[in-house]
Amino acid sequence: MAKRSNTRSHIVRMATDLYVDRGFNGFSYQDISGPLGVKNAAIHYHYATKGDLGVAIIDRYREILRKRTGDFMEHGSDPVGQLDAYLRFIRDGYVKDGSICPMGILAADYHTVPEQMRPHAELLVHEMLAWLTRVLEEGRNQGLFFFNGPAGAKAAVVKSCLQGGAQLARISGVKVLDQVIEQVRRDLGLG
Amino acid sequence: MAKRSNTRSHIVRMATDLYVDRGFNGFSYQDISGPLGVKNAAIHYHYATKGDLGVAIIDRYREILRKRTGDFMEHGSDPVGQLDAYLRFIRDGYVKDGSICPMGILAADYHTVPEQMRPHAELLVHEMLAWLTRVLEEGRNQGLFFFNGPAGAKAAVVKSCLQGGAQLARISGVKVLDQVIEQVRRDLGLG
DNA sequence: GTCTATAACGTGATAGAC
DNA sequence: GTCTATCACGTTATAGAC
Repeated sequence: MAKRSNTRSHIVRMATDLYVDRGFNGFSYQDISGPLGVKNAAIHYHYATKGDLGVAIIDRYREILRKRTGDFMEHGSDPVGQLDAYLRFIRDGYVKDGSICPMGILAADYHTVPEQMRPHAELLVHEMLAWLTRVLEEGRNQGLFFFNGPAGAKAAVVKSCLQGGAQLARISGVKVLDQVIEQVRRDLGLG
Repeated sequence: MAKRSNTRSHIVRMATDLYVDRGFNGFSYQDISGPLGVKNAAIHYHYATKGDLGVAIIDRYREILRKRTGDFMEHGSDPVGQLDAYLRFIRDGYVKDGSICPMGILAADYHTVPEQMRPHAELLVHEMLAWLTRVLEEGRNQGLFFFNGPAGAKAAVVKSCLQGGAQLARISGVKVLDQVIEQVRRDLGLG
């Protein structure tokens, strides 16, 4: 893996933080170039359009997801442990930085973001749901989770819950997210 | 109820549609003034700042919510019927206009929207969850719904599910929303 | 290959005409 | 009371210097 320019990686990292904090239309090139100590147009060299930058942001999330789900599986391939690690990941991100799921933000901005971002967004959602489906399926087969219906549908429910729960927390406080997390576990037959 | 200026009510209506379609930072005064056939600054007369307009948008959603939940209760005070009417409302809105829940959009933009909007947003969330909590509680008491834990937590889960589900649908298609709706009903013990 | 100077335009907002 | 002409600034993007 060749080491790309330092500025370039700084740009994506900052853009990712700005994006999750303010939405795709809520930050500008200035928010990146200023703190980075370069001119506005330096960003354009590395990412010609904001759409290109948006694609990089989404792909970065896909990589983070791949890495995190890999870690979850390493630290305990037990499905309950993997689910709880995911729930903790969501809650910790919210408490630490006010982070909410990037897919929800993307959905809110979806009709305004450059079209080139959409296939990448679709992949991000697909990969997320595929992982969660597998965890739930295995957990049910092992008698750890209890739910009716297809694992894919339950995965969509769990994902939607966490995504929506963190959003409501931004407006109403963290308590509602904790309620959601506890109820999700309860609805899976976990203590 | 005094009849306000025609322009004024047109503005809020258009702003509401634009907001749910593109997010708070995704539309501008021009998007309203142009189609309305007035100048940009005419909007500023009726709503001095974009924050004032934002407050009007949220309050309009609060009124819509009051009206819809009122209708739900009229057409059949049966809790199952009320829940299904709500689920249909969400799905129809998405299929017809690509609408998603305004609270999720607000959450995505939350760190950039004018502060005056926040208390109104908090009320909107509170009123929504209060209604849903009551429906679920009554349904459980009547032996129609089956779930463990506090009704308030289950209401937060159901609300989060629908909110997140419609968002995922924008990215991945309506099928995922249908999966979520079916699974929510299943998780409540409904056919 | 990397970045700066500058452009062309859209933004929310003010002052003042009718 | 309602709206128009205009502003100061922020926006993404291009052309060209080093």
